[in-house]
Amino acid sequence: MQDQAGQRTDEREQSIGELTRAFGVTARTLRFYEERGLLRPRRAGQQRLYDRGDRTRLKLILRGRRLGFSLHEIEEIVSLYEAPQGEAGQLQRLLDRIAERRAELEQKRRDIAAVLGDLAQVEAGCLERLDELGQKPADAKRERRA
Amino acid sequence: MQDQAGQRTDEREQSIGELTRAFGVTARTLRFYEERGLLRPRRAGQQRLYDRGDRTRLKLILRGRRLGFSLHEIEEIVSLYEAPQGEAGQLQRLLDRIAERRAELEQKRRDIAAVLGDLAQVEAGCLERLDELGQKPADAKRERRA
DNA sequence: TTTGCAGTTTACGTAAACGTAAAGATAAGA
DNA sequence: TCTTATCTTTACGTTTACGTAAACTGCAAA
Repeated sequence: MQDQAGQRTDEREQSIGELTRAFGVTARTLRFYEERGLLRPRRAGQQRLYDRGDRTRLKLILRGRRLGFSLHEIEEIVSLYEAPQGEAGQLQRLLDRIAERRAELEQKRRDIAAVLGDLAQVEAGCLERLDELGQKPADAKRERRA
Repeated sequence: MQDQAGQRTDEREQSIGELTRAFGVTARTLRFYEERGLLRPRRAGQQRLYDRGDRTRLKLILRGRRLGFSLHEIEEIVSLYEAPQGEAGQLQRLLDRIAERRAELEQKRRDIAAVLGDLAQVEAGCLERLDELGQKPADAKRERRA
């Protein structure tokens, strides 16, 4: 697939505006992330140009954000990905930090399972009640005509 | 199991201090949640007394907090659990809101899976590198002597 | 040439979620 | 009775993660 510049989108550098539309964030947010050191787009004069690597980092950042990590934590997590290839002690500390993050994520996973379970219960109650009322639920999952 | 008052802990009412220790939150936080309408402990004079129901609600709140929901969202989610037993239209809207929340939670779940996968890769790289260095990793998961 | 859009920096504003300090009430133990 | 601990309310402060406005630049179409 080619874009208007004759290049594959994922290889082309993009302006800040394109990124805002692609990721649903504001330019302020992107500049703020840069200020915080989370992004380092190339510059063409004044203008920022985001390459594939920048977009990947942004994806990671937004992922962390959806999970409720602070930008500081996100910075730490993303920094794990760019391991400095250190010596044994460094690597060991890196492994420890990975273990910590993993523990947090697994806690979140348990929390999600619990909430999903609760919601399923409430939903079951609803459906039962609707059934008693002789109504058919317009479940978003089933087909629905306009 | 009986506590000092001769009652099972989960049936006894607890002071704010006990709750802070039990849940690892500050009294300020509990009062703030009350101010926001998320908790409604009984009063004995001035003092707050939290019963089993209050503790359950608090558990739900903290669960939502760990998942990165705002207090406003948490309020909405928790309110789903106390369904007002409404008529069909109400129930239908409730089902819709449940579906929305479920979608969010499933997104979070995908995000967690992705980050866990990334971490596993980084970890594998670390272990490999440590192996090259002829070191045995002190993995937190294995036994470890003092 | 002017208009207008997309970008830039600088800087103050804001909402959320508490922290923290002050000042007082109350109840239990020495 | 005095002290100490735990609780209360009131109120201002703080951090995070941006929002928003002002003022400027560069380019492209009309």
